[in-house]
Amino acid sequence: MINDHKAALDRFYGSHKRMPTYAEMATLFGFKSKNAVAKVVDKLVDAGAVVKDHLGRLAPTSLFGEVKMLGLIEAGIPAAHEEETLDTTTLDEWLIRDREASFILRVKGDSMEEAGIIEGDFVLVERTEKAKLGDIVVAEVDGSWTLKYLRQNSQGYYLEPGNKKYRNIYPETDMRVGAVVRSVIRRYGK
Amino acid sequence: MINDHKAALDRFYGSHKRMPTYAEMATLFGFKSKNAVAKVVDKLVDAGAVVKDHLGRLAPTSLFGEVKMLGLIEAGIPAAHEEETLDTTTLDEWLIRDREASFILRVKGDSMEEAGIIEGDFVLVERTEKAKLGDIVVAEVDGSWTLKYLRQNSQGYYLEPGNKKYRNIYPETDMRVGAVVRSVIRRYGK
DNA sequence: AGTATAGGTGAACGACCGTTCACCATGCAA
DNA sequence: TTGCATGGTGAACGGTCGTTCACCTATACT
Repeated sequence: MINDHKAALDRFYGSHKRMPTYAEMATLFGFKSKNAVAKVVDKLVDAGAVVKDHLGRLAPTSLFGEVKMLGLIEAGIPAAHEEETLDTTTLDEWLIRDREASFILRVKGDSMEEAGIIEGDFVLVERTEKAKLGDIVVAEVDGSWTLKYLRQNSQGYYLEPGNKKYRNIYPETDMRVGAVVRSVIRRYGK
Repeated sequence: MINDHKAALDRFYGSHKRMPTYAEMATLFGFKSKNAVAKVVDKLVDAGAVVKDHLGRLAPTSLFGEVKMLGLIEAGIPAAHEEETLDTTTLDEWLIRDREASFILRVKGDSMEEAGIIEGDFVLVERTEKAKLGDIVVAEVDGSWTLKYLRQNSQGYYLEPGNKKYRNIYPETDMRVGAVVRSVIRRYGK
């Protein structure tokens, strides 16, 4: 019942990137009076489905547009009705530290296979100067870009692939670290 | 200059989940008059940084809260000033089909190693009845949950691990597919 | 039957919204 | 030096906001 209303708000927020006004909600819920909306909103606030600003305006709570975080695989999937008390987050907040500096690249080749990064995977990278040793970096060596571990020896920095089939890369002229890999994302299906 | 304003709006939207009012923007930008704000907003609209609703209200454009999608690794990282014409998306929109049915689980063990899913990875799963053969599923077999390929032979469904160290699992009593893996997500660093 | 109660309508309210106007200050170009 | 964009202030405007009031049903409970 009230879940329908919450779902409607969720959909509206998803497509408009803001909460509807009371007048819009009246249309949305099929009411002719804003008062009917106000009563529904009160219930939604009580239920914690939405919150109100310092001045009246609605804002989605953490329940909106978020994904539930569970424990280990072994714990399994909860039944639909026992989904209380789950931690939730948006993927963006969870994965992205510095939005302006972040990019997604698609991985080609098998040179990082043993690190669990395979052809077709996406990597979320962050353009930064502060790559640490051992990080997986997107680097430009002698004119072309690759994805490798950043290592260092007495000669200086070099790149190590995550696949024994390939050799380490010692830069001939110069090497530039463009970005550090923060996450790997693999999509299945379509 | 105007990028500062855009960034301020981005921050506000990120924390409040809505666009600020003109009065709030005046404070935000350090103006004393809403008119100064209106002029800035006009420029932002012209620049495509925000859009206006059917009635005045601001909404973030696709440029807000999104991540740039690039091509293959080999293409490398673009310089900061040549970031035009990139496809962008939010991770949530990109990865999540059915939000209500989606969960994130943490992977334990190495039984899907050859599928590029290693211990500590997260899987974004979707609770569904329509698992297809070959999908990686979260299934309950004889009381405990595992992550495996869904297969079928003349005896019926069974599970196949993505690691030759382990054997196929033929359910003794019953097997229940709880969810299908839609994405794998691996995070580096803290 | 009588009567709370929940859920809806319709109209009115003050407050604040986004917009606009007149005006002022600065800096650059003619 | 004059002229004129540019970028700001402050005040005013109608419109819509969220809220509230009185009132009208149904349904459920004595």
